[in-house]
Amino acid sequence: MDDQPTETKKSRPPGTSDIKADLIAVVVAVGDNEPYVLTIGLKDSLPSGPFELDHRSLQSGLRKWVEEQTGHALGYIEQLYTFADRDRIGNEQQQRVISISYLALTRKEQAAGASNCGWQSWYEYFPWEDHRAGTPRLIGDLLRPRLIEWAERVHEAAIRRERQWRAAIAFGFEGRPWNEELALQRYELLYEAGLVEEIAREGDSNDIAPALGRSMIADHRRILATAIARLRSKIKYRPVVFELMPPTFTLLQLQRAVEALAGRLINKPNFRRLIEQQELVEETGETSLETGGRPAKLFRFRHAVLDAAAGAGTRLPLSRA
Amino acid sequence: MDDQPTETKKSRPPGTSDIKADLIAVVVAVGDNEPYVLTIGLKDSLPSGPFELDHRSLQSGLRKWVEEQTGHALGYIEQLYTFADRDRIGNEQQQRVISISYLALTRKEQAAGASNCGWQSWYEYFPWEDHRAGTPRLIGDLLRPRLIEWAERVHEAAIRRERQWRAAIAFGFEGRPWNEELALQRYELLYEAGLVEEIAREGDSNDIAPALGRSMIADHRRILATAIARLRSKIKYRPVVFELMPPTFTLLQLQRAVEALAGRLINKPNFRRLIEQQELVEETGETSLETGGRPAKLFRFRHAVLDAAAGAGTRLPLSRA
DNA sequence: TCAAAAGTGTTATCCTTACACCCATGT
DNA sequence: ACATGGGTGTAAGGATAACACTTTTGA
Repeated sequence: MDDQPTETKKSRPPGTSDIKADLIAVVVAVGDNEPYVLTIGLKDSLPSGPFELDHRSLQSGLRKWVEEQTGHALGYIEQLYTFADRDRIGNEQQQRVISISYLALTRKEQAAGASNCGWQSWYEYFPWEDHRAGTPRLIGDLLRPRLIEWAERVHEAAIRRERQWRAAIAFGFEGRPWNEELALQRYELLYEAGLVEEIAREGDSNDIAPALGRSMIADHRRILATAIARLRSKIKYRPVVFELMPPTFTLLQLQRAVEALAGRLINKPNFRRLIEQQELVEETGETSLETGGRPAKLFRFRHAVLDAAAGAGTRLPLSRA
Repeated sequence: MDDQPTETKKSRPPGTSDIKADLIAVVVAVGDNEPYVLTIGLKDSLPSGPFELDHRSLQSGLRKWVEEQTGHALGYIEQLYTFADRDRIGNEQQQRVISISYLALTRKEQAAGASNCGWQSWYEYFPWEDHRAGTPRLIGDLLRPRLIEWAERVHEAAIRRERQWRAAIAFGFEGRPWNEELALQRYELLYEAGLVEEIAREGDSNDIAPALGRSMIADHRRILATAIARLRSKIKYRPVVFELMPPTFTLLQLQRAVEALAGRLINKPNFRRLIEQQELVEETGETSLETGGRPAKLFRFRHAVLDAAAGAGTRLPLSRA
């Protein structure tokens, strides 16, 4: 941009700008009623790589890294957040790293290339986020007492109440409803309370607190939490689920996909009505004869609505089951 | 696009990472029923500066630059978007610049320090965005015919229809409703149609198409459009307007502020009800005796709701007048 | 007395939610 | 027959939008 609105900057010697930009991808897919994220390496980490001169854009740089590291070609991509860390361990000099994170949606079927990568369920990293079979035991048995203890630990009444308040909002204590979109706040709360520990670099094994979910390298788990929160929020007003579906699918398959992402069950009749009433899908004319029950009509996404959806708020329902 | 696989990167000599990061701020305030943006320099540009080693974080770097260039201390800050340009004019070598843009909300009263900065109304840059006095003439007289012409210019029927479709959605042609949140799409459409021209660097005067709004340097006007769209969307579900209000205010002042941002009028009784019912404000007990009419009760924002609002969707209404 | 702004109340409508129920197929 | 999933209908409740109306001040 015009780099020197003030005159001081001009005097810096060229090439001294010690900044690196890292591109980090949260690649999401759905299969077997589970939401998956693409990881690489033995230690869990997200696909990532530096932004370089010959990348045409941030997005194309990201695509290139992911393709190279995992063999996956990405479709839908959306920027998540950009942040800077003072010094990442492993940098000799104090070099600044800017991390630009992205959410990508894909289908699991795409040929998985490299051997050192694989799909992991979200809920291995965030076991407290899956409420499809009711509130997980973990929350009442472990998180709640530990969070209460964390709140009690402080002496000032105001801060104590503020901690209790935040925990109640985030986890739905004291009769509050569970809100699946608060995934990031929950992770941050647990982090602040010292209940989740991340592996700093390489080396440490992962058995610090296995009940509290698997760790990831550096801040990757936080980025994943950001992605989950964003996606859970987005599926309610933009038809992005279809990026995760095969070309044709039954309405129940679609519903299960949304439920997997949201981590909660939704009401079948209402779901179908809203999908069809918004004309998001059209029948293929064929039926699927899978496991048990009456054959289901197969549907296909109507790509035409994407144009319309760009304007109006096309929404997916999440009414309680 | 095609560059080397993973291992080659390691051999790059240190200090060669030719990347600069720029922080750009869209600082917004409201006064006299007008939404304002803070600009610097003779040519219109947004406050900005490079991210440097001694900045504690991206946000603190941004604060520092804005304070230095304009004398304004920022309160509420929110990240907008990060993007990269191949080569910006003014860079001798092909240096990569990453721009990280932010939206900041403040009160106009804060002492304006530097002399080369000032507040400009949004609508000088986007005259088609202000619908408070009805749909601007500009749209029907100039934009619509030019956009139709732009659509007709192309031969393939499919693309022609797609252009007409996009224009209709964005600007509310063919009986469609006006959607104030589509500010960015509208700007991009006009840009694509060649109806808005930006000043590349310095030098060119601004009278290319004065009816189509003032230009800004580089892509700053696009960033401003992004900020407007984001803010117009956000005021509907988060109580951010209060960041722009003085400590105490009347309900009509509050409504006028929202109207200024949204660029359209809203219904008074409904507005008041929603505000009070959500307990966003409390009476100070005093009244204001300003211009004409019955004295109005003064209110103050209840900061307590910010905690609650972090969870639930506290919303501001935008019902049609 | 009139204009201008502050306020209050009521009603129609739509959307969401919840729930009840029937249909078609394989074992 | 019955389990499993597919599929339809309807009624209650809440939120929104639209509009009508009264009150209080200054000129």
